Amino acid sequence: MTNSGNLSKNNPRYARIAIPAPLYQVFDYRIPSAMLDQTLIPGIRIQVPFGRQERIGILLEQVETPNYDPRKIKTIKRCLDQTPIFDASMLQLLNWASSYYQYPIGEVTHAALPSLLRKGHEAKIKLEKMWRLSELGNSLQFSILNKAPKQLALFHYLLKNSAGLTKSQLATFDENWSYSIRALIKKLIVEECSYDPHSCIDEVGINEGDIHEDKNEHKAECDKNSTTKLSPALKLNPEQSVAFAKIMKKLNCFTTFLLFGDTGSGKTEVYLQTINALIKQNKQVLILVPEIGLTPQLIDRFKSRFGNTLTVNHSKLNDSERLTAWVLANSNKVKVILGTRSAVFMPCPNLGAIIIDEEHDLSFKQQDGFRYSARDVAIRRAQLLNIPIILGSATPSLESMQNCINQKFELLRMTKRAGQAQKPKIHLIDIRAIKLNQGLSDTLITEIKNTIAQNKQVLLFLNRRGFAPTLLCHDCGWTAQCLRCDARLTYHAKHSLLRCHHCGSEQKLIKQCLQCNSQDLHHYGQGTEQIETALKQLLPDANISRIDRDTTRRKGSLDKALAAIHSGESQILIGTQMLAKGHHFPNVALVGVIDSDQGLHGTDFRASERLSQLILQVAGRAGRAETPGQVLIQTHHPHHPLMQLIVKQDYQQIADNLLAERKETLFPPFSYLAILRAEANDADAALNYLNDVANLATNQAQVSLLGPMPAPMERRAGRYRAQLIINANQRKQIHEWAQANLPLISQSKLVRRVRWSLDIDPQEVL
DNA sequence: AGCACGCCGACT
DNA sequence: GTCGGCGTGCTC
Repeated sequence: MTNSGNLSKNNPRYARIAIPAPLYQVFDYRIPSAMLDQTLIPGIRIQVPFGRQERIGILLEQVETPNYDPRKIKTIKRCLDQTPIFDASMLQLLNWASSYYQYPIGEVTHAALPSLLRKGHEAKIKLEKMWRLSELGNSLQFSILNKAPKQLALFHYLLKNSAGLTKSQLATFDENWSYSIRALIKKLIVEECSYDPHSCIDEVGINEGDIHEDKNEHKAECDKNSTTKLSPALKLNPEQSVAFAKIMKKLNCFTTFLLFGDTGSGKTEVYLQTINALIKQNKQVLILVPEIGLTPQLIDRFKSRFGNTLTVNHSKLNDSERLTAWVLANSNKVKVILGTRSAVFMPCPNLGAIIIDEEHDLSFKQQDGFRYSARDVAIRRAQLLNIPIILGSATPSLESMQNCINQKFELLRMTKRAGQAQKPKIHLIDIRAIKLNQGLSDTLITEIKNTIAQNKQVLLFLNRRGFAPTLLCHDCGWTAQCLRCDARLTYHAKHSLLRCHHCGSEQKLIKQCLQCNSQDLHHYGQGTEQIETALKQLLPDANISRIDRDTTRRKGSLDKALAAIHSGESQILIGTQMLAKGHHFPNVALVGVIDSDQGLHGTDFRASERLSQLILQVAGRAGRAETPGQVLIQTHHPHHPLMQLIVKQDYQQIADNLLAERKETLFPPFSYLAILRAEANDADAALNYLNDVANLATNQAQVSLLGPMPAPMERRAGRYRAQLIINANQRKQIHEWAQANLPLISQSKLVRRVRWSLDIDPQEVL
C-alpha cells in the first residue's frame, strides 16, 4: 500500500489525499520539487488548494499515475507534519471504517482528529500557562500594594516561587486568584510565562513532570509500578480469577471477550487488573465507556489506581484539552486512555488491549454524520493490531450474545456478587384496575415509607421527564400538539410551560382548549416532576432529589445532586435513565420502576431488548453494599413472559428467547440492516427521493427493500422524514448494494431537495 | 460542505 | 440601475 520508498526519484510523484468534503473520492496533487527529497509518509497532514479554498487533508499514499487529467492537477501547498499523525494501522482502520460505513474517507479522517489538529495546529502541546513576577515586580517595594491585601499576598507567594506558578497552584492559594493576577498584570508586576517551548511534548515523549504538577506521583508511576499512593488491587473471587486468567492467556493475540457479568460481580476489578498486567509489559490500554458512564466517580477510581499514567477524554473538554489528551496518548508515556465513543480513534502507539464497558449501550453508536459504532470499530482495531478486546456488560447486546454462540467471541461469565452484597429481590406490582396516587401504587408508597424509616435510600425510576406527557381537553378530546412535530407537548408545571421533547420548542401553558375554548383542561400520565411533587405531599419531611435533563441543565448541578445523594442528605432519588447508568449508590435499598410498560409495545424491533437491559440495569442499583436490596416494578402486564424473566433476573434466558424471536423474524443478528433516511421541508420530497432511489437502484446483491415509508414520527422540528430499510442475509450484500447505489443516492436529481443519510447497522430503526 | 456563478424580483 | 434571493455546478 505504501509505495513511497519504491518510486524512482525521476518519475513525477503525486500525492493521493483524503480531503474533508462530503465527496466519495480522493484527490491527487503534484508534489513540489522542493518536497521530492523529503520522505512524505502516509498519515501526515497536507495543506492543499481545493476549489477556491484551501484545506487540510491527509496523505494516503503516493502514486505515479494520477486518476485525473495531469494538466489540471494542482500542487501541494505545504506539509504540516514531519511524522505521521495517523500511523499505518490507524490509516488502515480509517480506510476500513470509510468503506464499512460508506462515508467519505476525508470526513472519516477528519472525525478521528481533535479539532485543533484539523485546523492545522501543531501536533504538540504548549505546556501549562504560568505566571511569575516581572522584572518590575521583582524590584518592587511592596508598599504600593498596601491597599490591596489579596494582591499583596499573591505577590509574596509569587516572590517565593520565582519559577512561576500554574493555574491550579494559584487556585489552591486563593480561589479568586484570577482577579488579583489580572490586576497585577495590569500594573506590569506579573507576567504570563510557560515552560521552554523546546521541552514541549512531541512524538519523542513527554518530559516527565513538566505537565503534571504532581511530579512525584507521575515519576513513581512511570518508573516502576510503585504503588505508594495508589490503591492496591483487590483480591479476585474465583469467577473473576477465571475470567482474568483467560484474558491473560490471550494477551498477545486478537480475541474478543464478552465479559458477561451480573451487576456487582466485579467487572471493573477484572478490567483494572488486566490493565495493570499490560502496564507491566509497557503496553497501553484503551477503555471506552458510555457517555453517561464517564462519571467523576469512575475517573477517580481509575486515577486512584493509575495516577498520572492516565488520560481522560470527556465530552466536556475544550479544544486544547482534547489536543493535550491526544498528544499524551500519542506519546506512549500515558498508558491508560479512558474515554467515550470518539476515543476509539485516539492514537496509541503501543496499544495492548481495548476494553468496552457496557458494550450494549446506545451511545457507542454515533447517531449523525459519520454513523460508526465505536464498539465495532474497536473490535476491528484490535483485530488489525492482533490484541485482545474485552466487551463488558451485565446485559450484553443480542449481537454479542449471538457472537458467543457462533464462537466469534469468547464468553466470560460471572454470576456471583463480589464482596458481601446479595442479589436484590424483584417483585412486580400489578397495577391493573388499581387506584394510583399520581402514578404511585399504595404498595410502592408503603415500601418507600418503610425504607426511609430504616434510614435507607429509595431510587425511583421513570424514563419520562416533565410533569405530564399529555394535556387534554375534557370537553372535546383535543390534545396539545407540537406545531413542528407529530408529537404531544409535555406539561412542565414548575415553569408553567408546554414543551416538545423532540424539537425543544416551548410555549406558555394554555388555559383554554384551542379547539372548543373549554377551560376544562386535564393533564394525563406522569413524569418525574409530578412524582417529585406527589412524594413531597405524601412525605413532607423527606428529602427528595430529582435527576433528569431539566434539573441538571446547569453545569455542576448534577455533581451537586449526586453529592447530596452520597452524603445521605437525600432520602429519595427520582430520575430518568441518567440515574440508571454508571452510578453507585451504596445505601439504596429500594428501587421502584414506576412505569415499565412503555417499552413493551415499542415500534423498534429492539424495544424488548432495550427494556430488559434498562430495567435490569436500574434494578442493579439496589443493595450494592451490605444492604440487601428490593426492586418493585409497577406494570399492567405482570404475566408478560418478558416481565416474568425480568423478575428472575435471568438475562441469559431473556436473550435466548429474544434471539429465537429474531431468528424467526429474520431481524439482526440473523440479518443485516442499513437505513437510507431522508428529510425535507415539504411533505413529499423525502418520500419522492427515496422512491426514486428504490426504483432506480441496482440490486445485483439481492437485498430486500422495505419501504420507502414515512418515519414513525413523520414530522419532526418542522421537517418531514422518511426511510428506506435495506435488509440482507449477509453483511456483504449490504455493502455491495450501498457501494453500487451510492452514486444514485448522492446524485439523484431529487437529492437537492432533501437531507439524506445512510446508516449501516442502525441502532434505532425509527 | 463551501463557494461562485447566474438569473430573476424589489429596492435606493 | 444594483442588492440579494437561492438553484446549479464544481472541487484533483
